[in-house]
This record gives sequence, C-alpha cells and structure tokens, in this order.
Amino acid sequence: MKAQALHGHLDALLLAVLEQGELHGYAIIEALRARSGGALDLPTGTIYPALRRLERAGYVASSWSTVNGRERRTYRVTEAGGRALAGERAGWREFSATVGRFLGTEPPPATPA
Amino acid sequence: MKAQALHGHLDALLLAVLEQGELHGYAIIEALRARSGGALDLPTGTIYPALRRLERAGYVASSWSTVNGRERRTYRVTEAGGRALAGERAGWREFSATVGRFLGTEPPPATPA
DNA sequence: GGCGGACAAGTAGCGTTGCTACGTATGAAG
DNA sequence: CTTCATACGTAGCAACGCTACTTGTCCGCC
Repeated sequence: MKAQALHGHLDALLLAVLEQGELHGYAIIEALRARSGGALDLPTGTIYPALRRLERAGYVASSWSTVNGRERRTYRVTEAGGRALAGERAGWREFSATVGRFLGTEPPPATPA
Repeated sequence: MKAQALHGHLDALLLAVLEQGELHGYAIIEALRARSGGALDLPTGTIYPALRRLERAGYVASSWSTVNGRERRTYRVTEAGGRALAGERAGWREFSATVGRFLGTEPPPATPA
C-alpha cells in the first residue's frame, strides 16, 4: 500500500495511536506498522515533522528522557488532542462513508440505466 | 465536510462517476453533489484540472459537442481507466480498512453472510 | 579494534494535489 | 439591461507527506 494516500489523516492516526498510551517517535512507527499488519511503514521523515506539528498545535505534549544513553522524546495526547481526535474520528466516518458510496466497497452495481 | 481531505482519491471518484455513464464537467460536479447528498461540492477549479490530468493519463477520453450554443466537453472512461478504477477501488478498500482500524470506524458494510 | 545494524532523533528540499480567485461566454429570466 | 445558471478554463498558492541525508549511542560479530 502506497502510504502517500494518508493525506490529511496522518495526524488523526498519530493521535489514535498515542491515545492508547504514550510512546516515543520510533515506537510510534513500530506501533503503526504492527497494528496495521505491515501496511503502514512510515519513514521517520514523515512522523517526526508530524509530531512537531501536533505539538505546536497543542494536541500532544512531549518529555525527554534518557534510556541507555539514548535520548527519547515521549509524546502523550493532551485534552485538546483528545477533542481533536474525536472530531477527526467523526470526520473520518463521514469521509469514508462519502467516498465509499462512490468507490463502493462492493462490486459495481448493475446500474439499471 | 471539508472537501480538501479528498487528497489522492479525487481521480478515483471521477472515474467512478463516469463509469456509470459519460458526462461533461459541469454535470460531473452536480452528479457528485447529488450522489453524496451535498457533502461533495467541488469547485470547477478542482475538477477541470483533474479531468485533464486523467485525460493526459489516458484514463478518460473526451469529445466536444455544442448544446444550445454552449460548448460541452463530454468525458468517458477508457479501458485503461476502467482498470485504474479497479485498482483504485482495491486501494481504497485497503486504505479505509487500515485507517479504520485506528480511527475505530468498523469494517465496511460489505459483511455478507 | 573495527564494522555494521538496530535504535533514536532530526532537517532540507521536492513533487503532488486540491483550493481560491479570476476570466470568458451564452441563454433564460426578471 | 442586469442577473443567474450553464459551461469551460487558467494561474498561483498552501498543505502534506516523501526521499535523502545527518548525527549519535549501543550491541553483536569478525
């Protein structure tokens, strides 16, 4: 699956993953890959900027820690982030319903002309 | 619904609409609006360039006609476009299933037997 | 000791995509 | 005559994610 189709939904995805528990960037990538069955394998150049975007927006907060000499920035969802996620979920539902109506997850209708 | 979230799926949408019968640009906009219950109200500046993109790619073909002194460019899906649409449909299914797993939208309604 | 690979974070630059705003023209309605 | 619906189109912009690259530590292997 070409991941570039994520357009506009990446933020929601990140919030959704972080909703289940705080994680650091690298772990988020692995969580996405694991939970999607390998379909989502995002490069660091995609998620780090996205995370900073979310932090700038106030949807996540981060804290540094050092584990075995390796610096880690751990992110967690803020209250505003939680609200945003709820909105994103609603938006996704509407979006997928709308697009799904056209791309019909099912075989092409007989189209009685 | 903010339509800008369409990112990457517009082409598939256009092909899907045209699959049911050839239409001209303006009619496509109306068809999208009608079939989506008003959720999709795309500006001409969005679909005309998209249509030309599709034509350049060989997924649709167009022909001019004049109706009541008004020029019309009518589009229809080509064979390559049909194949592309099939691929887009498969892609959409995978994409929506993947994102849905995170955003909690349950599996697509296609749950037969 | 040296080397590569996993872990961990980050930036710079690019291409694609859809949107806003604008421009042109005809026919019908008021 | 003006306005609205029909009908086509372009130019410029902003957002988003991707590719490619950089820095640094720790661990296992030769």
